[in-house]
Amino acid sequence: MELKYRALEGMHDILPEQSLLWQYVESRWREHCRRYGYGEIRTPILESAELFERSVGETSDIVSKEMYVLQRGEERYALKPEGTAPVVRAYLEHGLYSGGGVQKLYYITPFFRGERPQKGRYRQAHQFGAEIFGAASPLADAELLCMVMDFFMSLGLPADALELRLNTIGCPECRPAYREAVRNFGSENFNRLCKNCQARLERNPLRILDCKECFEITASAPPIDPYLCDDCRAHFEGLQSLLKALEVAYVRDHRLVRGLDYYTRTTFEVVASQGLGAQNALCGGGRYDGLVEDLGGPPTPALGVGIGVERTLLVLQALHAPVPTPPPLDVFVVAFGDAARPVALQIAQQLRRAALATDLDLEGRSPKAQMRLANRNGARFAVLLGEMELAQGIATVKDLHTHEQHAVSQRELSSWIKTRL
RNA sequence: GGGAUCGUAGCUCAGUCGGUUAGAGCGCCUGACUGUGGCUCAGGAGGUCGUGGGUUCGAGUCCCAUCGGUCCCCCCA
Repeated sequence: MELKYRALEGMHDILPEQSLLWQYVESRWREHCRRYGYGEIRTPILESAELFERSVGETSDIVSKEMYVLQRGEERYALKPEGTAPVVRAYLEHGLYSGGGVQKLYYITPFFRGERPQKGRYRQAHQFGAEIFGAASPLADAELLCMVMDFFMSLGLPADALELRLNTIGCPECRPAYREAVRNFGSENFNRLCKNCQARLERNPLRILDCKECFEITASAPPIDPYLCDDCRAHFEGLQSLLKALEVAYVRDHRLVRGLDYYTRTTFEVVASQGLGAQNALCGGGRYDGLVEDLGGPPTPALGVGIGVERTLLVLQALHAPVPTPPPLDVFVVAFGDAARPVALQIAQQLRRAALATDLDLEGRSPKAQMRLANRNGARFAVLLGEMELAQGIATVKDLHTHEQHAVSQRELSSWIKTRL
């Protein structure tokens, strides 16, 4: 069969079998966030394109070459390419800062980036996100990292399959000096850098640090530590001692500078050793203390994380983590003869209202075919209705495990079955 | 945006140096007491071999283009 229409490149349908997995990790995420005091936020898929240009950065790859932009009249909209900016926008729009104190928001959202798809990278992907507003203390960073690592653990991912990478990139006060130091380093080694990085040296010199091609050269690049201002140093040291106290394992990664413009101080990633191929970052995030103000709000320290749902699923499968199996049907109602079909539907409705997972044939199939369906769907009981049962107001209930059959009054069907499930 | 690789039934794949009606397994449908499943057996449906050109007496097999999938670079979840 030639397909006239198919899903767009890099976009995928999620079929029932996979949906089960999605629902599982989603419910885990929701429960997890609840335990940590988060409330859910849902923001539109479409936002003003400018929101992302201002926050993620016009020169970032995400905005400059991957964002889906729609033009309608004078307005320019963008399919959200990441989750944080819309949440910050909503935080401001609804004055969530006005209550004072800390706001914790979590979300589950699709996002869109027009990249060439590969393993773990799609044009529509999904993200579990969590953002904390109004907390400047490293306590917040530590709690967020705990929450993330605990989340992966709760999915049955062994600690040795994951690695938390941590860094600080300073703040607008101390980063310029470090930026200059890296730029100088780059200039001294200009001819050895790849073309990409030679260009980066002007706009965003820190990005040469996480270039894979220039990995060997930048190994000797200056670390940020001596350049950190007192506050940034204290923050980072505070975070590290908290992580030690909490027994959260991490590795310091001097190169972790990340590609979104809004980050300050803490940056982190969790990478997986198996299942992901080249795109091995399961999640990424950090602090963005300047973003709320940049978008027109009051100065508000903030931080957050985005977890790739597809990537999480890939790792779960690669590591054979325990996942739910399709729930079996409780009951399949079988009609012998056309006269019994309407009754079969009535009885199915009665059972469904009693919270029993019930199905029946809708095609007018033979009794044998109906029994096959019952079996294939994993039903525990078959409720058989024929002339004899109709005449007596009963049903024959067959236990598909033991093959035993009982005559049960139609009125008492659901309670009879429930006590035997 | 650049590159590699693949594209035969719903799924997983076979198809020999180009040769006649394109196969298997799984799945699906029907039947083997005209009111009863799982196993077994017997039948059956389902493919313009991604698409379009070309070479040839003849193309699923060779060539070109095109469209998709997968993976890699880039970048990131």
